[in-house]
Amino acid sequence: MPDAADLASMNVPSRRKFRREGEERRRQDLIEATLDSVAEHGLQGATLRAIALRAGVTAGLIRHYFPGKEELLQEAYATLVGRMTEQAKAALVMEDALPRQRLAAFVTANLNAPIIDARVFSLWATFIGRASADPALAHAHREGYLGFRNEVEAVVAEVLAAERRKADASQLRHHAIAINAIIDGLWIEGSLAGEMFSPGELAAIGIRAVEAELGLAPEEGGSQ
Amino acid sequence: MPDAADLASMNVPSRRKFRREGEERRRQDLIEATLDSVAEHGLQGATLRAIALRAGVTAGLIRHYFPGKEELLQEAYATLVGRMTEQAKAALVMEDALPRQRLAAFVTANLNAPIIDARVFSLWATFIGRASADPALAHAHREGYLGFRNEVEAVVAEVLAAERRKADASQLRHHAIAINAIIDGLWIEGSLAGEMFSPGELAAIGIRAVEAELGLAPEEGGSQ
DNA sequence: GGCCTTGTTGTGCAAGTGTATAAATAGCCC
DNA sequence: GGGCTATTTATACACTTGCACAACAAGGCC
Repeated sequence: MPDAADLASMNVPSRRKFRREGEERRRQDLIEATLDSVAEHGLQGATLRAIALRAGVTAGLIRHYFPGKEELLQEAYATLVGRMTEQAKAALVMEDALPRQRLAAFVTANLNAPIIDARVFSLWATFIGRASADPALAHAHREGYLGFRNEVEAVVAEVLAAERRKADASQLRHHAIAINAIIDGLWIEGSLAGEMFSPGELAAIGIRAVEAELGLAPEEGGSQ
Repeated sequence: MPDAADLASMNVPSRRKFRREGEERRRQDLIEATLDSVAEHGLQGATLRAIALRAGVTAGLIRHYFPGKEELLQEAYATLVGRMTEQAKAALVMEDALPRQRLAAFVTANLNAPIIDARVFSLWATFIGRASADPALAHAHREGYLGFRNEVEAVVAEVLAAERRKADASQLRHHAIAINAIIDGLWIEGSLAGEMFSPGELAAIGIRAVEAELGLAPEEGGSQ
């Protein structure tokens, strides 16, 4: 009968050691590993085994937390969307600032790290590419988009009010759509080719474009 | 020895009939089938068998025209990019028009069908999502992007010259970046949720935003 | 310390993947 | 019409995939 030394020298298949983690922690880790896998290798490369490897567990465990791969991907996407919108809106909670300054801060926040980020963009594009075929994805996107646009519209209304300019609902909506487009477009450019722009350049371009859209007079002494 | 009738009644495996197509035609069909498959089921769903089925051939044939799946996908992406940039620039070939009209026509063309299209957007997003991990994709995108931006910059220069406004290279570049962002952002919104906008609405928003960016006085009598 | 729950591992499986290659046949040339 | 060629089919193969399930052990509880 082989003893311990024999077992070791014979390379007998030995079961891997593991730790039991809290449920919430494991789920988070698995979702994060999923997002990493998707960002790095796309939806096709995000296999259960690859995800498990990243999360430091074996593939079988995933089924203990998620009914199937699809549900894992959906939860991962929901997490991503939630994180993005949360960060984007966070820049608006400057209570004691002029509307115009809040708007500028909002644009600046959305055109710098961590919102401008190749990994996040890759994830966004990968998932949104399935939106036209997947109603659940399309709906999740629209919710986020309209929420974002409403935030923009609210700030725009404040800015125009502070300038004593009147704007009806239609004009307000058009401004919000245009400003949203400016931010989205610059976000894409920055995420895809950040090194083509100097630091702060995109934010400066964005602020100027947004203020032009609203017909605000250029800042005094605003060089560069 | 079984005769023809026996063969038919016995359900003997019979080889499928086929036609020999010209090489270029087959390659085009395979690429189109690839784009359809990717748009409908994503990169993961675009299997060689699914592509071949769409193209009306069997999977083995693909290897006769492409070294492997990767090359097929690359050629498909190149085809897509080529088609997109070609259509986008086509609106600029109005020789006998005022610069400002050419710019407006350019914006309008880029914010209506067939450029605003859910299938094209899905393809763009799916492929671009891999750009940060795939240098070939990233390069192809940057080429297309810079080409597009240069076109924009040239028109902007004409418009400003016609208005007797002087702009240095840096300002020109910033205008081009901003205008490109406006068009991209509205293109995304329209492609993802076209029915949220009335016909021509996106183009109108785009033209106004672009002209505001350039500091052009609003058109006389330009209602809505 | 021993037990019990359940988080975790490891293995197995059927379906599907890209690729390789042999066999068939469509269509041109004479 | 009869070959010749290379387009096309069909089959095989090694590998991967998501999922199922049995065995195991980590760690709380008494």
